Amino acid sequence: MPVRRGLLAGPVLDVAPKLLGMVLRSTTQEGTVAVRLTEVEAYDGANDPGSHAYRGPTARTEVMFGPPGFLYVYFTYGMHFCMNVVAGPDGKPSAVLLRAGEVIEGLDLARTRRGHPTEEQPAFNQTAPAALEQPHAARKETPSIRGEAPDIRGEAPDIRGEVPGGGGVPGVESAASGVRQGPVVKRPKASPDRDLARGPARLCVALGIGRAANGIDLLAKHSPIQLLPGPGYDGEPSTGPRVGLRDAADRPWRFWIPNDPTVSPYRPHVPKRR
DNA sequence: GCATCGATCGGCT
DNA sequence: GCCGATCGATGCC
Repeated sequence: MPVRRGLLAGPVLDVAPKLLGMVLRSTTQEGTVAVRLTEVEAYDGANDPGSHAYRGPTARTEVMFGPPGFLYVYFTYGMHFCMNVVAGPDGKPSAVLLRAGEVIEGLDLARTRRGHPTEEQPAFNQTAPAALEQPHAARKETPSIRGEAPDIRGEAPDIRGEVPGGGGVPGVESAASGVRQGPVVKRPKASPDRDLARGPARLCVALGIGRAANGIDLLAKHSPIQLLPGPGYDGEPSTGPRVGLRDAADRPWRFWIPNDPTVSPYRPHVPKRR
């Protein structure tokens, strides 16, 4: 059973650390992947210059202005998705960015999505990197949050949305088909399982989450993405500044499980150069 | 391990 | 037009 909505309705600085040790489980046509959350950041809406909601609602951020327990997914850097759990009472646009987790279910699928080689599917024989959501996918109007189940519609229940061009990549067999005689066949370096969901965009890839997941209710019984109590975390979380923020960079609103290897490294904001 | 850099495009000023 | 709640590759220590 998903967690109770009331658990997420409090002040975001209280809610964020509570998410540590909880489990996020995502099911698509491809299968199920679940992670135990190890690192999060709090974003306090109108009081927080670092929040996307700071300047008031827009089409992109409207989910955050609704009730807690819904998913806010955004696209950034022209290629990555990140996700937040909406927190606080209805109307207050606070949210918790999910930054990292440990894959505890669906390890093989997570590896495939992240471009890892496996026994059955060597990396050099893969189709497009686990079919990340394509930015060019036809826009769908933002789901109206309350009530209706967002977006997924009659389409394939793949949370990521369509992949234009559809199928495999031509010419992939070349590398694999070669008569391999030499002792060593070079393959892309597989990052360790530790890195599968280490970082907010990697976490989205591992769970197969893209634009179509925006506005999903994580607490609904039949939701394809659910927030579950999991083992929780009893200890005292570590805290520190949030990663990569220009504004409000000093607020120590990042929370993580101490010494957990899946927690992402801290990086300060770096101004673009030209 | 750490620093730097390019990719790539949507959202907002 | 600017720039990001990022990542992976590369080069160096």
